[in-house]
Amino acid sequence: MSVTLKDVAQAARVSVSTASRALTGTGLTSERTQQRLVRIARELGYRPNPIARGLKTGQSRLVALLVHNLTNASFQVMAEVVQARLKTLGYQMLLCIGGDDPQQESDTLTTLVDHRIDGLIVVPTGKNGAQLETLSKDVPIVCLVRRDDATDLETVLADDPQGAYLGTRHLIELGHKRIGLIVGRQDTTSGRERLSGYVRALREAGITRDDTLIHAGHFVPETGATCARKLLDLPRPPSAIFVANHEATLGVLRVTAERNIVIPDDLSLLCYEDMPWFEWHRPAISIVDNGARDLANLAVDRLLHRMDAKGNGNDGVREYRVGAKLIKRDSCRQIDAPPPARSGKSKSSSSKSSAAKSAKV
Amino acid sequence: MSVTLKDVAQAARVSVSTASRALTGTGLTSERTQQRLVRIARELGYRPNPIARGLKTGQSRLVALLVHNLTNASFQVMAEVVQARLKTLGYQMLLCIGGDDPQQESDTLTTLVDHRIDGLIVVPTGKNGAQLETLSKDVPIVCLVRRDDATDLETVLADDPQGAYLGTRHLIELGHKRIGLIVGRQDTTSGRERLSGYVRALREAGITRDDTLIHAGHFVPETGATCARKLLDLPRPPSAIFVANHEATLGVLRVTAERNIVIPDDLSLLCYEDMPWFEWHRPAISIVDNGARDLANLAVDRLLHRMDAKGNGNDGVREYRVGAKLIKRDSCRQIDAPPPARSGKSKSSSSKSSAAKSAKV
DNA sequence: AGCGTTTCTGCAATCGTTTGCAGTTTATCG
DNA sequence: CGATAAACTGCAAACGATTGCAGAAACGCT
Repeated sequence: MSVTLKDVAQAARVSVSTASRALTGTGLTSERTQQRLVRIARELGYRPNPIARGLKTGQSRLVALLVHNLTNASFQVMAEVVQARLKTLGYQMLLCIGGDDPQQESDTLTTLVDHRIDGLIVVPTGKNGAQLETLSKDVPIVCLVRRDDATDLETVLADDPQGAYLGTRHLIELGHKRIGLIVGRQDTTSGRERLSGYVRALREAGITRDDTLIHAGHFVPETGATCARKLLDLPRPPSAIFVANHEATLGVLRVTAERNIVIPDDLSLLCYEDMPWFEWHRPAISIVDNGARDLANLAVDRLLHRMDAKGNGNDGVREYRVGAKLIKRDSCRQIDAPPPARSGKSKSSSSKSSAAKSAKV
Repeated sequence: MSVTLKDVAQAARVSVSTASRALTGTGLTSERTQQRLVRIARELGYRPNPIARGLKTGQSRLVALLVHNLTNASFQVMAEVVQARLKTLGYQMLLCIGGDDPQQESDTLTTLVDHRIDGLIVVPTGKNGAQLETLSKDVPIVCLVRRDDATDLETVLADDPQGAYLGTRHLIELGHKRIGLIVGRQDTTSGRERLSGYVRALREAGITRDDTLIHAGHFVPETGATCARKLLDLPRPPSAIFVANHEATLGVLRVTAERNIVIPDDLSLLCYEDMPWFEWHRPAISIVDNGARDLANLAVDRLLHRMDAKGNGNDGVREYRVGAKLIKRDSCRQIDAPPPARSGKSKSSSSKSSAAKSAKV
């Protein structure tokens, strides 16, 4: 069907081995035959068969990325970054979706190594440490975003303690004293670390921690809604909510919408991780950016390093941190300022309607 | 490193061929040895090497999905659906991102067939018809969402004429007479078809088509912004905009926000294809749902059918259509109703603020 | 028991590459 | 020119599975 090395060799009247050496450029052939073979191969449209090559070399030119889903904007950009980087190096990306489910993760991992992937970037569930550890003997692995505590695999993490600290401090600087926190499960690194950053900022500002303001939960929008309700039903509800669990954001917004709570007038809202629409939402939503793009790039760097180093790319470093940064938009307001007059509407919405009128002609 | 068939055969004191036959279940071995081998293989933790197998059989158990990006919500759910379906059948999905760029598409296609993928679902750019046609001789291909007019490949399409018709009719029924349309490039099927559905609805309602209300452009948010400005700057701007180009939505929203245009009071907005946040946006955005999930499922069905049929899965059908449906939310208003009083604010926002007050306590 | 079937098993070739080894050519230099 | 080293080339064996073919074993039947 397709042109094989043998065809090329025959056309050039040399042996298959010579052809192989010439085309892979191992430098063991004379300049002349080398060039001749390259030319002939091109003319014939020869493309090496990665499967056959893989069988011999044990490599597949396939690198897998295993994430939880594609709904999460961070995972999207990571996937795009990883794919783009790998492509330029002649690798294909095998994108797998594990759904944050240990069983699925485990299954996927085994089929991946069956396929003799050359490398793996994984956002671990944290429940398959032993398996990961074993696999890492066969194939370079880099963990991304989450640490699997049962392993000492190289891991590229967002600086969640810092990010949560930054976000909380921002709210405190705006005058907020009661800050609700909705955070991820406490059996994940990010969940714990974001909580700790929040606590540190509070402590630093001399605000005593109030556990009724802190809610941890699963990574689904429903959690956000439930937590938001609990927070808002408090006898003394918070003046700001820090949604440090990306998936919960939609749930929180639903609840504020249901209750006709105006952001930021009635409640300041700060979220973690960007979504493309946050910028267009009204009010535009302020966030702590975890640096997804940087994380992905670094993970690829580290993986490539390990793949080159053939097993001992161990530089001693176990953990890389990518800095978070605060992006201020319009969903957090200064609390010291007098609340907007109830009757006259807030500044933004009144200007809104007048401008709208003119736009209508 | 890992357990090979030879190891199993040795352990069972049979030849490799017997072992192979027993484990692949070709039925040419005695019941007893078969079971014995299966047991031994399990004990040894034997996992067949897909690469070696692939070399011999020409199959890879890899199916590729080539989409333009992962930002588009439709592509996300398609990727998730395809991945999930394939996994249960023992295939791995190779997700590729072509960026709607013919060059990238072409490159990706060649490396994919190099890897001897068993099947391909592709959202074609429309510029590589010849190549696709050629490849389809080697590997089953199903086109998704877009048709490549240069081929007669089996194609699974959204029913765009119907979707656009439905959406436009909805706006007409609400009393809109001047309906702006922002639609995709006219060299794509969906671009043309959505335009035609819009036109049909107009004609059916006896509204004469006004070409100043129709804008076609590339699939990026900037296009949406540009088109929205042009529409709103018209001497007689439209009372509703139908954004039939998914990527343009954010741009349109930006412009309405910039100009403080209140939706739906000042302008009704109807979009094409859902995004998870449309439901939470205020106002919640009404859409025409193209049925991404169904599309993906059907594409997988057709692909599997072709893969089974080994080359002649040609049932004569070239084109499958998946129905669109209208999802009404809050971004389109009845135009016959008197516009809300300018001073007193709209119903929704006044109730909003009072409820907010009580929520604050 | 003898013969023909049927059922099972093993040998060996094959898929398309890479690569160690040995053999052959070419270059180098006295 | 001839010896020696250097550079190149080809043979053949891998890699780990599948599969056609032929031989061996088991079975049924007269």
